[in-house]
Amino acid sequence: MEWTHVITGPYNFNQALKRLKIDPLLTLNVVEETLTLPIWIEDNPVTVTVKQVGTFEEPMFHIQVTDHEKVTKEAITEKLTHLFHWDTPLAAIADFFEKTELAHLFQQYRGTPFVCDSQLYGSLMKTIIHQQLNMAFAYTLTERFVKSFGFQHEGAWFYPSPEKVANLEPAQLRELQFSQRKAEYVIDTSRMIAEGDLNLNELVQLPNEQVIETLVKIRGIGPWTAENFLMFGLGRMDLFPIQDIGIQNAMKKFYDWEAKPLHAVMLEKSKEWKPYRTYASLYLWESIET
DNA sequence: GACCAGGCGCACC
DNA sequence: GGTGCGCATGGT
Repeated sequence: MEWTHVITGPYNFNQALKRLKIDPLLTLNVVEETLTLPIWIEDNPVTVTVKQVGTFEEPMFHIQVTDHEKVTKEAITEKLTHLFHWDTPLAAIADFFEKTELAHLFQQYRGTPFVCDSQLYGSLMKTIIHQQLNMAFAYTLTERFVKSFGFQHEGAWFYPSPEKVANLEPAQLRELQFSQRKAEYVIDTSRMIAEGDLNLNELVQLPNEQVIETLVKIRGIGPWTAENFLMFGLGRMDLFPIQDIGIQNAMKKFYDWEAKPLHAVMLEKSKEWKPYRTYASLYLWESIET
């Protein structure tokens, strides 16, 4: 089935795609402005292709999915609306930042949406895998993980189930060049999910502080991972991960500082960006893309 | 070859 | 409750 979905502009789909392009697991075409995504509707893996057919000011999307008896257009549109921030008032956010020190960035990247990870469990695994590594190698490791243990469905790569990962041995991840510790974090966290000791879908209901409190109790998940999961997994709007080396470097560059900022300085500066600190984070990250 | 990457836990104090 | 260190490997 296929249909068209219209949203309120501005919306810079192309800028979002440029960012997603570094993920080797995604199928996308920046010129054609198409993206094929693995998503879950209830317990059904669904591959959906989204193509931008409108403009920056009047955005419109052509959505295509193979017919599925258990999946409705409405459910998919709702999911995509969440993932792509289609209902986020990007013009109002740009106006909000107009009176802040980041005004210049929000003019430069006006209309650029924050795009979430399309799989909740996958988002947590990806974030653990990405800890401390440079982006290129982090994506390589994640790609090996998904292509070794996940599955391909109608051209999109889906993460394996937590149950499957729970039954892996660390040695199987070491072969992919995971560190021993990272292998344990991924497997042990998956085991908690598989055994019902951690329910990611229940976290959707909780406020940020309780999600962080829950997640950081788990060995291998610290503040950076919890905050990134809140942003990329749950799509929360007001996170500013001060441990993030990318944000530290971006602030150093933006403010023309000699060295990376202290955490206290980052907290002080970010106060005026509430309640949209996720967008401040995104646009700072954008500002150091090469 | 050193040093840093979209951190974290653990061993020490 | 703070500080130092190891982790695997790629990029600079």
